Amino acid sequence: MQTGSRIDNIQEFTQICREHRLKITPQRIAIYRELLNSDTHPAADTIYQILKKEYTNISFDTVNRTLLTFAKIGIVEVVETFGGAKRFDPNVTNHHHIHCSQCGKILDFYSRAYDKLAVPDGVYEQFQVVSKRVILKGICKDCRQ
Amino acid sequence: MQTGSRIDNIQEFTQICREHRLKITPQRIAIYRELLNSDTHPAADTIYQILKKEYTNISFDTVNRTLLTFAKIGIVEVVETFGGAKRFDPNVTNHHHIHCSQCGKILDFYSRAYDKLAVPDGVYEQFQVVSKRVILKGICKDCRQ
DNA sequence: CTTTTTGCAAAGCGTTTGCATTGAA
DNA sequence: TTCAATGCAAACGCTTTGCAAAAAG
Repeated sequence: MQTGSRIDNIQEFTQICREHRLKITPQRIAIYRELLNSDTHPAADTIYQILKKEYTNISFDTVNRTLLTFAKIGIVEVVETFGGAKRFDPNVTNHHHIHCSQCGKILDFYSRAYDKLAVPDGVYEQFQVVSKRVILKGICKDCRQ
Repeated sequence: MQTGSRIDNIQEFTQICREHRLKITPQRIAIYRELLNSDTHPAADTIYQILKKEYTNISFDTVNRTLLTFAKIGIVEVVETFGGAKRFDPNVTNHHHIHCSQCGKILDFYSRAYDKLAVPDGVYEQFQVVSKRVILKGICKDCRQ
């Protein structure tokens, strides 16, 4: 099942970068900070659009490659989507997702009952299960007006 | 929650096409048949590669557009992925998915316990929930050798 | 016959790669 | 000073669109 805890501050972030021998660049800090500031699991381009206002020189590639690097070292997760661009989540603790089918936003929610679900026997025989998540789909408050 | 039942045969399929005023073409029948034959939730291109051996003239576009049409009328579902091409599922009954992180195969499984899960209160207030599914990730038997 | 569907080609996104330049350590 | 990271450009893969020809009803 999912392990590890959410990194809430930039100090912890730089510490983890050092452990993985990743250089700490202003871009990496800014990208990680934007990820923490958002709660809708942004795509690379969403983060790029925000950051290029502040850092006129930043490139989409850096944002995208950095997010993939973060995923590789386990501080962000690529979340499930139904087509379209990859979406990223800085929350690597045990949690679940709800997708709005209208506006595409993805929100986290928590449920002890969901966390406690056992993996069915038939699955255990076929798969070595690594993670478990409940995905809800629906229409959010904003989209219902 | 999910409703509707799996369409097991081509007769039912043609009936539903008629109800939606979709013309019944050899391509549509072949595409739907291939979807039923597969249990790994193929991408459009996977189905295209299979069908072009049999129907030398079929185009990728037809396969792709047809799958999207099927999704629109509700006889197939676009399933969750973690990047890459859309994957399609002809099983629109209540079920759950397990993904192999190595080979990318997606398999259905069933669990009464999972089906019975209630939507948490906090979510009900924010979302009108339409569907609910448990997503497991792991390594399948084949990939473990 | 009418209208939808098909196949093809081109365009549109999102992602990935190679490479010279820049910057962190 | 060294080596990783960045920015840029080009390539690649998946998806979508417009349109003339073909096929279904």
